[in-house]
Parts: sequence; structure tokens; C-alpha cells
Amino acid sequence: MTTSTAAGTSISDHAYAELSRAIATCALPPGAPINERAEAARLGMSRTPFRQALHRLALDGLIVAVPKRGTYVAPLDAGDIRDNMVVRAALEADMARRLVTEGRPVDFAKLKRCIADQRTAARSGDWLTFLGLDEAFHLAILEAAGNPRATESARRAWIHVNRARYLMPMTTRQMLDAKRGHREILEGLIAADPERVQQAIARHLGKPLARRLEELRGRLGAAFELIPGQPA
Amino acid sequence: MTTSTAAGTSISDHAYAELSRAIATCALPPGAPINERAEAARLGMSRTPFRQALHRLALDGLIVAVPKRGTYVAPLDAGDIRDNMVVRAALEADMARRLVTEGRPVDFAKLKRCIADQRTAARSGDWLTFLGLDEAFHLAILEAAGNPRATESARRAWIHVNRARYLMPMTTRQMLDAKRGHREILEGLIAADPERVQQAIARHLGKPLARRLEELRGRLGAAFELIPGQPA
DNA sequence: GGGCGGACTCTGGTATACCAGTTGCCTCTT
DNA sequence: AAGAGGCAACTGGTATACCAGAGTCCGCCC
Repeated sequence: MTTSTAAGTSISDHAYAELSRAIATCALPPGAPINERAEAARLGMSRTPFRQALHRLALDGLIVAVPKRGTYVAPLDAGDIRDNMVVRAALEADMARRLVTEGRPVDFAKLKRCIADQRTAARSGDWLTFLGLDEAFHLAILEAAGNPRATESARRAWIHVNRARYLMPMTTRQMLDAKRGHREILEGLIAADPERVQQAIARHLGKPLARRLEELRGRLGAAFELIPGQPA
Repeated sequence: MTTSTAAGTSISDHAYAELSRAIATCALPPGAPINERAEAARLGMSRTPFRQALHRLALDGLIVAVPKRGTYVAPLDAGDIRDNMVVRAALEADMARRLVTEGRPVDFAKLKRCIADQRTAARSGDWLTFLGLDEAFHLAILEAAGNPRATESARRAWIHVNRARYLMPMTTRQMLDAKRGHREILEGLIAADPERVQQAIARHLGKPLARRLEELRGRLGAAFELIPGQPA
């Protein structure tokens, strides 16, 4: 989740990074209220730069600001999550395909190591670590493609999906399934077979998560509800 | 270019819409300075909401704010434009494919009418009108796919490409070529052939523009330069 | 005792004041 | 007359003050 912000690190970027991470990992769960004045003071800044960060988060769809009422972490929306999954899958599949057709260099060792670590995390049931390694694996592929715009768009889309994942512990079996998906992608990259890579990513990012989303919806209905008092 | 902003129309949205359109159509050409105080006053608002709009434009990569120096319309960057073209093509191709595989309804008559209008514009050499009709055609396909997130991501990416196009008059031949590309896409949609649609879009959005980009770079080198005084 | 009304408090949105660099022009010097 | 130094007027970034509407809670009235 390390945002690759441009060089210019203004003071509001700090707030954005902090809040973005907290929301993505559900440290700030969906629906949680955010008090502008209090949070800005806690971060040692004025409302102005803090509000810039909030504005950016609102554009990302991660928070909802209701005038005269309050600002809240955006509730989960199954349809929106699905849409974002589609965006992410389309971008990453295309990037990976180009990665191969354009013959860009890939750090295979790094990817292999990442998968090995995932195996360890899966066996020990450490799903939080696994999620981090999963992100790292996909991010490595995106960055290898050398298209910062695509990476940024994919990241933006993926935050919404991730939020749901952090609310939904993975079983060892699910982790091992995901790891296998990664291995298939890696093998496609090593074989330098564009179609195979594209298919592998589409498979990996497509159905499994869609199924688990329905499961989550059943288990965590509350997180899908809107801000109290807001119309449907 | 009608941004599908959410219901909440705050005062800063007006500034964003106005500036976004001006920059996209190069009414504000690359490198043009933007005076916060003066522009905010002209639009009848304070600096605060105007700066919100500027911040958003900066995130879109359409402007560059240099502390203590000034704010400028972002210069063109051939590499960035290419990256954005790739993003747009990947998203639109995938959306169009899903449009077919998911059997979503498409307003064929509207698309046909759009192409007919493009033919008229092309014959009369009215390339500005043609560009508008071109946008409308692609937007109609994206919106038919029913994935607002993808539409928004594609729009964001496309703005950068469009900016270059508005600096580069199209010849009648180029317009007719583009129109033919649209017809091929439409025929793929009517035939409900996902692969054909995907290929048609990839062809249409891929090479022709890349070639013209090199041409533009030669003709309008100045627009590719950075803000005066900024390091390379 | 239950229902209703008004005032108080809190919110996000907006306007304004302040700050510290940067730039360019103007003056003074050689 | 040419160059260097400094001052003044801008800039974007930040902090603060103000606004109007929504919620809430306490007290009054029926």
C-alpha cells in the first residue's frame, strides 16, 4: 500500500497517506465518523490541509462528507466493489500482457520469494501477512510494466476491494488457492506467453473474490449499510 | 466531456468543470499560468473552493502547482500520453467485451446516428465537431457497460490524450479512418462477438494515435516543454 | 407522564488573514 | 553604460474566523 506519491511531499500528503492506510486496512471501519477538527489537531495540522486530504479521499470514494452532518468512512457497496474488481483485473491483465509482449525485464526471483513467503503465511494461517504479500506480488507486476498511470488507476480501484478483504479472514485453503494463482501467473511470465499470463490473471482476480464477496455480504451486513439517516 | 459528478454539487465543482473543459480543449493551452486569486474572483468564489478544484486538477495531472512560483497548465508529455492511451484502451476494450458477454442492451440507433454525423463532419473538414462526436461515441459504449468506476477511470486517462488531439487538426482522411474504426466496433457489437469488439477497439485506439503523437511532437515542441525554470 | 418546542452545540463549507520564498524591477555604484 | 545588490510585489501554502443548517437535549405545557 506504499503510495508512490510524486516528489512534492506537502503536509496534506501525510494526512492522506495515514487515512488511506487506515481505511484500506479497516483500522477505520466502514461507517466510522471522522471529526475534521479533532483529527487535524491529532495530526498536528490545521483544518485546511487536512480537508485537502479528505477531499482526495472523497474523490477516491473512501469517505463520504455530508454537509452540516459529518464525515464518515464510506460504507461497503457490493456493486461498487465488483466494478472496481473489474477495473483492476482489466488493467492488470493488460499490463501483464504488455510486460511480456514488450519484453520488459521482470525480477523473477523477487516474485518467487514472495510466493514462498505466501506459502509460509498460508500454512501458519497468518492471513493478514498473506494479504500484504498478495498486494506486494501484484504491485510488483504492475510496476514492472512501467506504466505509472495504470498502476495508480489499478491501486485506486483495488483499495475498495481490499477493504472488504481485510474484513474477511482467509482460510488456509483460500490462501493456498490464491498462492497457486500467483504461481500460474509467474509461470506464464517465465514462459513469456502473453495469452497465458492474461488468462491467469483474469482467472485469479475474477471469480474467487466475487464468490467471497457474497459470503462477506452475508456475514457483515452492517458494513454495507449507508450512513445513518442517508437515503438509500 | 460531461463529468458524471455525484449528486452533491458544491461550489468548487463548478470551477473544476470549467477548468477541466478549458484545459481538455486547450482553451487553456499547456503551460498557461493560472492565477488563483484572479481566477477565483472571476468565477465569483473565494480561494478556498477554487483551490479545491485546482487540487483535483493536480491529481488528474492537468495542472502543476509550484510553491511560491505559480500554477500552470501541465505541459504535454509524450510518455504520459502514451501511458494514458494504454489505460484507456485496456479499460474500454474490456468494458466493450463485457458489454457483449453480459448481454447488456446497447442503443445501436444512437451509435449509428453518431457515426453518420461523424461522416458529415469528416466530409466538411469540421474536425472540432468530429472530436466531440468521437468522444460521444466512446462514452456511449463505456456507459452502456454500466461500470461507472471504469468510465471514470477511462475518462481521466483520456483527458490527457484529448488535450493533444485538440492541438492537432485532423485531416479528412484521418477522420474517415477513425469513423471506419467506429463502424467496425459497432458491427462487432451488433454481431455480439466479444473477441471482435475487443480487437476492433484495440486497433482503433492503439496505433493511429501513437503515430500522430510523434507527428504532434514534431510540430508543437513547445507544448512539450516543462514549466520555465523547472528541472527536466 | 408523555409529547412537543426552542435553544444550544456541533458539523462541513466558505471567506479571509498570515507566512515565507521567489522574481523581477529599480536604483545605486563603479 | 553596465552590472550587482536589494527591495517590493507577487506566488502558493497554511492557519483561523465566520456561516448556516442539522441534531440533540432539556424544560415546559397539555
